[in-house]
Order: sequence, then C-alpha cells, then structure tokens
Amino acid sequence: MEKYEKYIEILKKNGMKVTPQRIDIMKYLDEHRIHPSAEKIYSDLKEDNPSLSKTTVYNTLEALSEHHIIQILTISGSELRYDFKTTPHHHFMCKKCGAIIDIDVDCPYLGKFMGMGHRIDEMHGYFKGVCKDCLEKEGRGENPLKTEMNIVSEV
Amino acid sequence: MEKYEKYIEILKKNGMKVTPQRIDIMKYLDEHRIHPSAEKIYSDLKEDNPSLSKTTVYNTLEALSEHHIIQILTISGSELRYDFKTTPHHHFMCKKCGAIIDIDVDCPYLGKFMGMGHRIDEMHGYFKGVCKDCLEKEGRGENPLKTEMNIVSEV
DNA sequence: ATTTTATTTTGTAAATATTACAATTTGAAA
DNA sequence: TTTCAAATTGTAATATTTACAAAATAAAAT
Repeated sequence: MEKYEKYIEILKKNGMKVTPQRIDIMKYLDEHRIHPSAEKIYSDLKEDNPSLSKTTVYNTLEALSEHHIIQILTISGSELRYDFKTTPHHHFMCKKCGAIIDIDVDCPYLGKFMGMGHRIDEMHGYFKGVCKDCLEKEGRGENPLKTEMNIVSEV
Repeated sequence: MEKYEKYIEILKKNGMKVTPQRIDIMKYLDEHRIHPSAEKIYSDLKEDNPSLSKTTVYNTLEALSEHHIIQILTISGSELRYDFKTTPHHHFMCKKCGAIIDIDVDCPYLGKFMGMGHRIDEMHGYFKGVCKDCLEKEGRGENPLKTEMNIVSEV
C-alpha cells in the first residue's frame, strides 16, 4: 500500500477522488512506458481485477488527461495511445511493429506560434517509419520523404 | 476539362488508373486545403456525383497516400484528415472548432534521430490549442462547446 | 472499333474504437 | 454513521474504417 502514495497524492492534488481503479491505471501507465492503448490497459489490468469495466478505463484516462496528469497521443491514427509523461518530448512510431519510442528534444517553434494569436496547449512531434529491429529483418528499403527533408536528414 | 490534366498526369506518373472518382477527390483536396476528413470529402462530392460510394473515397485516399500523393494527418484523434501537400510542414488544430492550420517550418531534429538507425518516412509536427477566432468569441461568451467544424484559414 | 482482362467502383455488412446512459456502488464530507 | 455527489459498471449506441463480392469500367490487346 505504500507504493500507491505517489498516485494518491497526485489525485488529491488535482481535486480528484481516490479510487482503486484510478490508482491501478496510473500505476500501470507509470510502470509501462510503452504508450499503451486503452484496450491494452484494460485487458492487462482485468487479469488482477476482473470486475474492471472498459468504460472506467476510458473515463479515467479522460479525467487524467483533463487534469494534465497524462498525455494523449494521436500518433497511431487507429487508436489513441496514453503517456504518463507530460513534459514535452517527441515520439517515433514503427509502422511495422507498432512500437512507439520516446525522443527527447525541445521544439524551438512553440514560442514562435504564440505570436500568431492562438493559444497553444499541446505540442506533438511524431516521426514514423521502420525501426532498427524491423529493418534488420527486412532490409532498409527506400526513404519516401520528399527532398527538403532529406537534405535536413543527412546531418 | 483542361483543369483535370494536372491530376491525370499525377495518376499516370504513379502508374495508377485514371478514373473520374480519383480525379474528383484529388481536385477536391487540391482546392480545399482545410485538411478534410473522409466524411467531408464524401458528403461534399456526393452532391455532384450521387452514385459516389464512401468505400471509393476510402480506397482512393488509401491509394493516393501509398503513392505519397497525399498525406494522412492523425492530429484529430477521432478521424483521419487528408492533406494534398506532402512536403514537410507543421499543423495547428483548434480544439474548439476543429480547424487545422498549416505552419511552414522545418524540423531540425529529423537528422539527429535518423542517426539512431531507424528509417524515417514521415514527420508530423502538431500543435493544439484554441485559435484566435475562438478566443475572441470565448471572450464575448459566445462560444458553445459543441461547434461544427468551420472553414480553416491558411498560413 | 471490339474484345478482353485486370482493376476499380459500389453497396452492404462487419470490425474496431469510443461514447452515452442509467443503475449500482463507493469515497469522503458532514 | 449518515449522506450525497461522484465513480464504476454493463449494456447499448455511435462513429470511423475495413472486408467482401458483384457490377462496372479503364486501358491494353486484338
């Protein structure tokens, strides 16, 4: 029960009720930094808590993201992914195996956009391609990115 | 009818069969740079071509993106958006009205990440927040939470 | 111009992800 | 301990996208 203090504290600090389900989901996201989908969170947690409802998973993820405790990633396009880390960083997704890798960089353009009059709440930097492991199995192939980008990428 | 030459040329160059539906969809995307959803493309084109099938829209968008003639945006999270422009650029999405605005910047991190051995095919820079127009309405207390996606401005 | 053939289009049905809703349960304040 | 707003649960509904097979068609071959 000591291990849960961290999540209880976060919930209380955000004025959210403390429930076992919320603690479980936060703990899962904290300890499984693979940017899981709601389905994966649900099916994994369901093993130890068979009464868990999928709606609870969705409700909880929604509540946590509204309080900026977690971050929603739209990188996949077919399902949302969830990230316990909310400080700005980029992601790379392998289109072969679906893995999502963290990339720690700071985006220099954030401030630039503020001057345009819009309010910026989120920043997402996504790269997609084929990861090193998948490349070794199938060969490197060709990079379909257009010209300007390839120049930048030769660095 | 001269206007279609551009799209016929692109299709032929990519070894794709030329069909009226494909021309219509490419023309629509080219002339409506609001990053529309499949549903919007379908319902708008359906007016002049009532026999158009939604499956054709999805099939065509899939084929066009496989040939890198168009780009798929995952920015929304609830639906895919399509962009006729395939050269790298960023996007800003207003969470109030759903508008997606182009932002022309080069990402300086692509090269850095390619050094790690992965193959990078796509780059997506997404910013999210509330656009200038919605902020002004919000200030006057006139912004209902549920708004229809309105037309997007371009930068 | 006609025939042929592989591809595309179309409509329906299915799959997948997410949300709505109402009844029950529960956390935490009184 | 009581109270009550909020959370959980299961089911149903919605939304987006994909699967599939029959009909139509673009483009190549004749």
